[in-house]
Order: sequence, then C-alpha cells, then structure tokens
Amino acid sequence: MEPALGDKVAFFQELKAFQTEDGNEDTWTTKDSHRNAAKTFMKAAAGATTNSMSSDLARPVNQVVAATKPFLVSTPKRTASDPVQTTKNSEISRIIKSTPPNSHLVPHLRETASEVIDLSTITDTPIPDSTKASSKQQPQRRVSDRLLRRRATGSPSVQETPSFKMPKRKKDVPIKMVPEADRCFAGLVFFFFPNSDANSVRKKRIDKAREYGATWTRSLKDATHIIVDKGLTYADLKPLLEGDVDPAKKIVVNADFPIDCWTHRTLVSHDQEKYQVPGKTASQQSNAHPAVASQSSDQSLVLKERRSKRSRTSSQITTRSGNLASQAAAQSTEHAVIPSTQPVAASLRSRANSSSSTTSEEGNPVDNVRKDQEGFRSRMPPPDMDSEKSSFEDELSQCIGHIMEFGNDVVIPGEEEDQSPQPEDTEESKRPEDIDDDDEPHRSEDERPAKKTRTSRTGASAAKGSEGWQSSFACMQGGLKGVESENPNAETINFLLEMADEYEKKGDERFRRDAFRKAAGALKQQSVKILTFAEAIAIDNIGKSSAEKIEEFARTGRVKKLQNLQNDPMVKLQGLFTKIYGVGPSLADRWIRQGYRTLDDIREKAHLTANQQIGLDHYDELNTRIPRKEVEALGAHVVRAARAIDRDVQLIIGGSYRRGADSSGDIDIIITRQGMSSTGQLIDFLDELVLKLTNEGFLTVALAAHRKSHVDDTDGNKWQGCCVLPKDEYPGDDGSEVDDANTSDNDGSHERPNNKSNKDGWRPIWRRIDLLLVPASQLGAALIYFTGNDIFNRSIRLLAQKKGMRLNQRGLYRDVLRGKGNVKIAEGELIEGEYERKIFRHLGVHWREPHERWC
DNA sequence: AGACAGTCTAA
DNA sequence: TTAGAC
DNA sequence: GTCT
Ligand SMILES: O=c1ccn([C@H]2C[C@H](O)[C@@H](COP(=O)(O)OP(=O)(O)OP(=O)(O)O)O2)c(=O)[nH]1
Ligand SMILES: [Mg+2]
Repeated sequence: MEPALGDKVAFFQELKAFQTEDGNEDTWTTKDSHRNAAKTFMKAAAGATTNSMSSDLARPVNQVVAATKPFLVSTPKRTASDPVQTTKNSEISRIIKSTPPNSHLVPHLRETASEVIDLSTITDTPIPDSTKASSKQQPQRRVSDRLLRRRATGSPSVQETPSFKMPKRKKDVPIKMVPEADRCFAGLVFFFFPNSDANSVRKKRIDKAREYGATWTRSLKDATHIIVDKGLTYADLKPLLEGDVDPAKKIVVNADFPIDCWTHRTLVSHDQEKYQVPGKTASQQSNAHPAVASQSSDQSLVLKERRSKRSRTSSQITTRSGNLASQAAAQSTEHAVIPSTQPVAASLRSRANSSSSTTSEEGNPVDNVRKDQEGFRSRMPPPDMDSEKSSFEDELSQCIGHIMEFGNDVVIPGEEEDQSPQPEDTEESKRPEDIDDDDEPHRSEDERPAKKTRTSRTGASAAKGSEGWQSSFACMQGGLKGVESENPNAETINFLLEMADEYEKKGDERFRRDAFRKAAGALKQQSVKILTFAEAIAIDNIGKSSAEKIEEFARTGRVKKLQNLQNDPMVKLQGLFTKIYGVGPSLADRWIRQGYRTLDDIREKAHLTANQQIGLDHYDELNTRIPRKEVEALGAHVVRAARAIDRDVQLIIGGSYRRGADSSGDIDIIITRQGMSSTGQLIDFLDELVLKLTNEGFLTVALAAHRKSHVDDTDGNKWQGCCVLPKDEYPGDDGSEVDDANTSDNDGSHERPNNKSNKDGWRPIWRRIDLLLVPASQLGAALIYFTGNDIFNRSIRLLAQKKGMRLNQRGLYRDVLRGKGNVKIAEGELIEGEYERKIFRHLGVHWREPHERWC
C-alpha cells in the first residue's frame, strides 16, 4: 500500500452504536487527504452502470480480457466468452523470445531475470526517477550496475565477519559478528555480574553482546559497563565495587540493557529507569556516564520510549498565525514531494446503492454461476436480516460507505452487463443453508458514560450533485484539491489523517497511526463542526490527546505536533526509506540511526536483502501507480498465458482494481479453477504459469514464492514478484494515452515489445504483481481478502472475531477458541468460504460491492 | 494491562 | 523470532 | 492513541 493508504479512514469502531440503517446515507465524505488517488470509478471506458460495473469488476478474467481486448484492439462489444483472445496470442508469443527455459523458476527466477535485464538495460533510463527528489542525489548509477551489484551481493551475507578483537579469554567459539554497522557495542567493555558464563542464559547474552561488538572482560576494572543479572541488586554487587575500582565510572545496568541495545541495534540510553539495578545509593547515583556515546546516534530511542507524556493542555496554543488550515494543507503537499509520482486521478462515478445495496446481489460471477448450478442464492433478505444485524452493518457501512453514492451516468457500452444482473434473487430468503449464526443484535452498548454525543449522521446530504460526491470521492481519491467537502469537519479530518500519515512513517507506530484514523473516522460522522476539547472528547475514539489537538487546530489552524512531525527530517527520511520495497519502520530507523540519509547512502553502505535490493533498484518504478488500463493490459497478458496452459482457469483481478480504482499500486490476480480443491494441482499450474511468463519476459523477478510445503497443504498459494508490460501491449489505441509516461522518448522504433532489451531507449516499468491461487471452495473468502481494502478487511475480521468467528482468506469459521491474547487455539469449524455474499451474511453485514469497500 | 486481523515468507 | 508484506 |  504505501502512501496511498492515507485515505483510509478510520473505521473500526465496530460494535457500537448502530443507528438505524443507513438507509439514507449521506455520504458526504470527506475528502481525505491527498494520497489516494483515484478511485473513481471507471472512467469512461470501463463504465457500465454500476451494477454492471460491479459485475464487471468481478468478472472472471477471461471476461476481463474480453473487455480489455477491445481496448487493445478496438471497440468492444461482446461479452465474452473466452476464446477470443487466443488469436492475438500467437503474435505475442512469437515476440516473446527466447529466454532459455529455466526449469523451475522459483529458485532461479531471480537469477534469470537479472541476467536478462542486465543484458538489456544498459543505459540509464529515463523513467521517473525521483530519486533526486528525495535527498541529495548523487550520481545515479546505471541500472545495469545496480543489477550486477545485486547479483554480486546476491549471496547473503558472506563477506563480512570481521574478526574483531576477541576479548581476553574466550576464544573458542568463533563468534559470528554482526555487520559492522550494527555493532552497537563497539569499543565497549562489559563486565557481567555474576562473573561467569556458566549460566547458559548469561552465556548467550555474553556471546550476543560480543557479536554486537562488545568486549567481555572478567576483570571489573577494564569494564565500561557492568551488566547485572535481573533480580540482583547493588547490595549483591557491593563486594566487587569495593576494590580499587571506582564505581562511579562504571555504568551499571541490568540485563535488559544489552538486550534492548541489540534489538534496536543501537546503544540505548543506559540511564532509563528500566535498566536500573535496584538498591542504588545516593552516592552512586551521580554517575557521569562517560564512555557511552561512542557512536553516532544515541538519541532517538530514549526519546521514543519515553514519549508519552501528554502535557499539553489547551493552554499552550497561542500561536496564531492567521491562516488556518490552509497551512496544514500546504505542508502536506510539501511532504508529498519526495518521490512523487502520483498518478492521475480522474473522475468517477458511482452509483448509489447504499442501503438498497442488497440489490445487486451478484457480485461475483462465479458465485452466480454456482448459484445457478447449485441453486443457491445468496441475496440478502432485506428485511429479515437487517434488523438485527444492522448494527454491525452499520458499522461497516460507516467505515466504508458513504462513499459512493451517486451513480450516474455512464454506462458503458458493451460488455459487461451481461452477466451479472440476474434477476434472480427474489427468493432465497431461506437461508441458504443453515447457517445460522445467530446474530443477535448485539446492540447494546453504547453507552459510554457521560460522553457520547453521537450525532451521527451527517446531515449532509451533500452530495447530490456531482460535487458532493466528488468530495466524497476525495476521500478515496486523494487529491486534496477540492476541499469542498460538505463535511463541516473536513479540514479537521484531514488534519487527523495527516497525523496518521506521519505516524505511518515512524517506526512501529502503527497503532497510534490507526488510532488517528479511527479518530478521523469518528469525526467524519459528526454533522456539526467540532471546535472544542469538550465536544471532541465526547466522541468515541477521540480521547484526550486527539481532543486537544482538535481544539488546537480549530483555534489556530495548525497543530504543533503535526508540524513538528512534518518538519522532522528523520520522519521524512523514514518515509523515503520505507518506500523501498522490503524496508519497514524498523530497518528505516536503524539506517537513520546509522547515519544514512539518502538512497545513495543506502546503495553504497547498507546491506540489503535480495528483495530490498530490487526495491531500491526499482524505487521509482515500484512507487509509480499503474493506470487502470495498464492493469487491464497486464491482466490480459496473464490471462492469455494462463489459458494457454489450462483453458479452464479463471482469473480475477482483485485489489484496488476490483474496487474500481483508476490507478493501482500493483496488480493482484486471483487464479482459480472449477473443480480444484487440491492445492497440488494449483501449485503445479502456478509453477508452470510463472515459468512461462518468465520466459516470455513478462515476469522479471520473484519476490516471494509459495513454499511448496507438504503436499496437500492449504497454503502455499501466493506468488509475489514483478512484471513488465510489453511495449506493444500498452493500452492506448483507443485514444487513451499511451505510454509516453514511461517512454520518454521512444524514437520511433517501437517494436519489440518486450521488456528487456532494447536499445531504443524503451524501458518498461517494473510493476508489482501478486498471484493468489484459490481452490474453488475458498473463492468467496479469497475475494473478500484480495479485494480489500486492507482497512475493510481488518474491520470485517475484527467483527467476525467479536462474534466468535474468524475470517481469513480461506473462509469464515465459527466456534473459534482463543486463548490469552486472543491467540487462536482452535481453528473453529468452517462455516463458509465459497461465496462472498454468504460470508457477509453470516456476519450480518450488508452486501457491499467491491467499490464500496474503500475505508 | 491487553488488544488493536490473520497469514505467510525471508532471513 | 522478527520484519515486512498482502 | 483509545477502549476495555
Ligand atoms: O495489510 C493488508 C494489505 C492488504 N490486504 C489485502 C487487501 C488488499 O486489497 C489486497 C491487496 O493488497 P494491496 O497491497 O495490493 O492493496 P490494494 O488494495 O490492491 O491497493 P493498491 O492499489 O495499493 O495495490 O490484500 C490485507 O488484507 N491486509
Ligand atoms: Mg493491489
């Protein structure tokens, strides 16, 4: 997800209030921050009515292809059956080329790909390359170099292992030193209190400390630090300190100190309360801890851990600058600077379905198909369930909903329609199957003592016309351009989302990040502008801290804390580094602590895993969003290959594409096949497909492949890697643009589609691609999972959990036993996995079309 | 003080 | 086990 | 950060 996430608003308030149906929705939507682009719905082409659209999105790939194809070729029309595309295939295949067939690619894929690439890309490429944008830019290396380098480095750590001085005694066991940059204890001499390594736990600790650069001494006087086992006190230490040593010069800490240091790969502040050894006397207190500071960093951790204290009372606001909110907005823009690449946005359209959403009913074709076969039906009985489950539904709805509403327009020609709408529903009221789940209205609660005002619903009717909805879209779309949102708290909501964005970059601050999103979501439900602490804190999911910030924002138009975060160079760096595929908050933090400040620093100094190297080599490409049409083209390519292998497989493009996004961060494809339940077959198919696509040059690298564990296992069904769209498969004939986005030059010679080589300057953009193999019986659950968005998934899974169930990518289970920490003890019994609708129904959630799942 | 989704792979 | 990703 |  990356930056885009911003939009996700909070949600998660699952249980709790339920207001009646949302029947009317409102929708207003706030716009959220920029980030997210698009989601608009189908822009032109894809269109079709909403209904159709949904079906469209859901439609099995082959259909997609058909649809897509027209683009490639010309105008659409037709519904698709499947065969069609084969023709075109040949053409492509011939283009393909000769990459030697490697046997199983999984293992070798990477190599192969590199090879290929190396040969081909020799020149620097144009492409976005925002590297520069980021920080200092240095000479940028050529792609080929990078690749080569990667290869070279390819083998995992090896090199290093400097011997380093081993402490006085102790020699035998060769200690494997960590990379030099991580040697947080370099230069320090540790004396462990029970002065012996007899105890295995302690010995481990000692060895580990040495691996991180410490020298172990058994003679107190050489020590810079005295590491005391937990449970011991100064009194125990006393005898030792008596001699000639000057206790005042030694740093005395408990065993947690070294552990935290190596965990963070940095020397943390030893004077924190948690490292103190009990029994310290006044005289001992005043140590000036000398030695310490050795390396560059130090700071951070301490601060981080101690942070909490919320002192700020509303009083401190003062500053008033006059311009309010706009400022915040400006800043955000600013931070967007880094790699940029935000794609296009577009307009969208949507449809209202809202409460009546039950309508469409058929969301996924497959389901429909099966229904027919089996005679199932899934619709939601409008009335019956509603009443009860509504509370939950509402919640989900709140999260998501509101987004789309208006529908309108555009219908697209051709295709699509066909399959979906089936008038069938009608009956079915019978619960298909037993199910039952109970559902009781949990209603409840709500209460929240004193506070709670809950005004909910926006009154905004906002929408109505396009603009309203536009704004609503903003929420998902990103851009902050419009502003208009009718929501009186729009700016405040944006502010909270910006806070979340900042925390997203910071080292493990995900819960704080989510808390801000939830707060934003809560504010979104308010119909009146919230201006004071009192008003704010009365709202669920907005506590003291957020309430203070809200008031500060209302009064001054800005919030110090946010500005501090936005201006914090370290936070900016975190954003820069974590955008490298494979790099998260932990590593970004460590790098920053080690003094790295630019991507070039990372290229030169950091030691990277294979995936991180790829992420860095293709930093800009992988951070460039994919226009919807290209997603379709990529999908079409995969479909062609898949069907060449097995004509009966079905592919469905999921992820943000299925939700109607007009640009996606990557392409997510679900691959299934009617009678397939055994993973074995699927896996063989997958390997074959991957091999084929790799040989064609479409797939460029494997980032993570299923672990073909024991036969039969249920997992091992996901393949992640990178791909490239052959030049001649770029959409655009029908008017829509074309490649130039990446081509930059393309001097007339277009041709060889292929990715790699080409000396004509054409260079394909690497894209992330995820393939998910799904047995037919798990398709519904897999669709929910792969369609997302992530927030929607977490929300609905949390809801399931609260109802004693468990929802994962394979199905919905009941009677799940959980132990401490909600850790699953028993898997529970499978309730449903095949149909999305049934799963929703069991959870008491109204059906939501994919495009309604943006939260 | 614990939860905040649930699962999988790489290292 | 931890980090990162979906 | 917020709720339980
Ligand atoms: O933490 C996560 C991330 C993703 N997903 C699911 C939902 C998501 O829709 C799908 C695909 O993930 P991806 O990262 O591709 O997100 P997306 O929704 O497709 O957005 P993008 O446009 O960034 O690809 O996997 C989760 O369940 N949890
Ligand atoms: Mg995606």
